[in-house]
Amino acid sequence: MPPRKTGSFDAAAFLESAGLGKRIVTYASKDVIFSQGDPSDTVLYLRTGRVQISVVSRSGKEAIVATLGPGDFLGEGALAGHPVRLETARATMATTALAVPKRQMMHLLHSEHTFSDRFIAHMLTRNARLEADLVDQLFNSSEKRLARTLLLLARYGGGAQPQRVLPPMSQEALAEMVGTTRSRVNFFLNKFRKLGFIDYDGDGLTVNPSLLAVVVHD
Amino acid sequence: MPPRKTGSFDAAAFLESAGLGKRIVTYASKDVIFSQGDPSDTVLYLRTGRVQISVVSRSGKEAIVATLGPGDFLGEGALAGHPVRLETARATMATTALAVPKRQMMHLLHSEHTFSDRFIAHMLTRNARLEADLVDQLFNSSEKRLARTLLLLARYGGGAQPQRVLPPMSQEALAEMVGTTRSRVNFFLNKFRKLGFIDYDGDGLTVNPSLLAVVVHD
DNA sequence: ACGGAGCTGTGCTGGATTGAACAGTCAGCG
DNA sequence: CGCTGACTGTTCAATCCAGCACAGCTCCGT
Repeated sequence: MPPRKTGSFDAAAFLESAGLGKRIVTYASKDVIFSQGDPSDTVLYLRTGRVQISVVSRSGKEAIVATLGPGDFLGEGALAGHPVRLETARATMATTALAVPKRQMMHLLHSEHTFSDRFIAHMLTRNARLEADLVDQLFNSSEKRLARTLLLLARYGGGAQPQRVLPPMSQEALAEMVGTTRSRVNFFLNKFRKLGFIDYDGDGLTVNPSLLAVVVHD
Repeated sequence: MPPRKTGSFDAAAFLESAGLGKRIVTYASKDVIFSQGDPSDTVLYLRTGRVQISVVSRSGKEAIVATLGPGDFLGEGALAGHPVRLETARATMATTALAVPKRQMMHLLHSEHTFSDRFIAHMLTRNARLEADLVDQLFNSSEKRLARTLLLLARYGGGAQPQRVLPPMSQEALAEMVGTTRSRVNFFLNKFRKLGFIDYDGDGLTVNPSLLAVVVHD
């Protein structure tokens, strides 16, 4: 099966050794990598940092549809022939990536098996997550969705560690991930705190996974 | 760029010529292809027919998360290492497919460029659709979501034809696609009919795309 | 110290949605 | 014919939620 994100293949080193060193791009926290509507002709391969993918509706509402980290690709839509970006990508911390033009990307997918394995693994993971998010949205109330989002965020950096502190993230941003309003997020956040499911002081947020999981599973 | 679904490459013929003729599987309408929880070790490549992918929640609610047709793959989760199916796949009409074991699938992705191009194109398309569905769910009311679903269904078989009749599909099934209840679907369906956006008699449903589009776009 | 920007804590209201119930229609069938 | 099952048409009370408004708090730069 294709290697997972944590596999030993260093695609960045590979791409650089292939003479692509100049296409490294760097972004500071909050920089916009590309915006909805920009021309779409490169795929980015994330090396370090973190990136949020969001979509804005005609009515101006914004939704965060993904958070990506090292080893992920973004802007894959270019490969499908989308002439413009359908989403906006923003770095949420200092980030470096490799920009691979569409043509070259297609060539690499053919010629480098480990590279295409990684790309396919990325697509499969992203797919599974999108589907899970959609199902969550279809089935659950915003209270449960918030609980699930918190659990996923806590797991993100963690690995084995069950308890985890979150990167600073405003209630507004949480609302955009969960698909609800800030006042709702605030309400449930306080409710969870009162119940001892989370701990939550100023600039950080600690989750008690086993307790929060109860909220999610009915 | 990778060929689209409508490309000229006939992957079915290719797979058969590669000595895989015996792995053709056929299903009658309403047959279950695989169920949530089944062991997951093959990927299916759809040749003819149509398949619905659904997920059931702990509380017994069911959601239809995709409708696939010829040229699509299903059960890709096996490639990502999921030991069991996360979804249920049901044929909605007579359907034939090729069952490719995971190991062989990985081999083909390496050795056959046109084949891997098709697979990647499928994943990109599926991804874009999932993301669009998620955004739709996040932004829009169930009335707009129903309108959008009807438009997509009408476009499905159509191609150039703007007006289109739907395959028989119960209000219950529509509710599972839209993510709401049957009574809501019934309510809006009648509303659309009264307004002349759809025509709708017993065993078929005709959509007026330009009028319905007004509902979707505010 | 002052003012402002960006967050969080709260409460309220009206509209949107769910969930369940019940009657009516139609087709297939013994 | 009379029944059963699978749908659709309709209604209604209980809830959920979005949208707003407003106050308090903290970190900034001036």
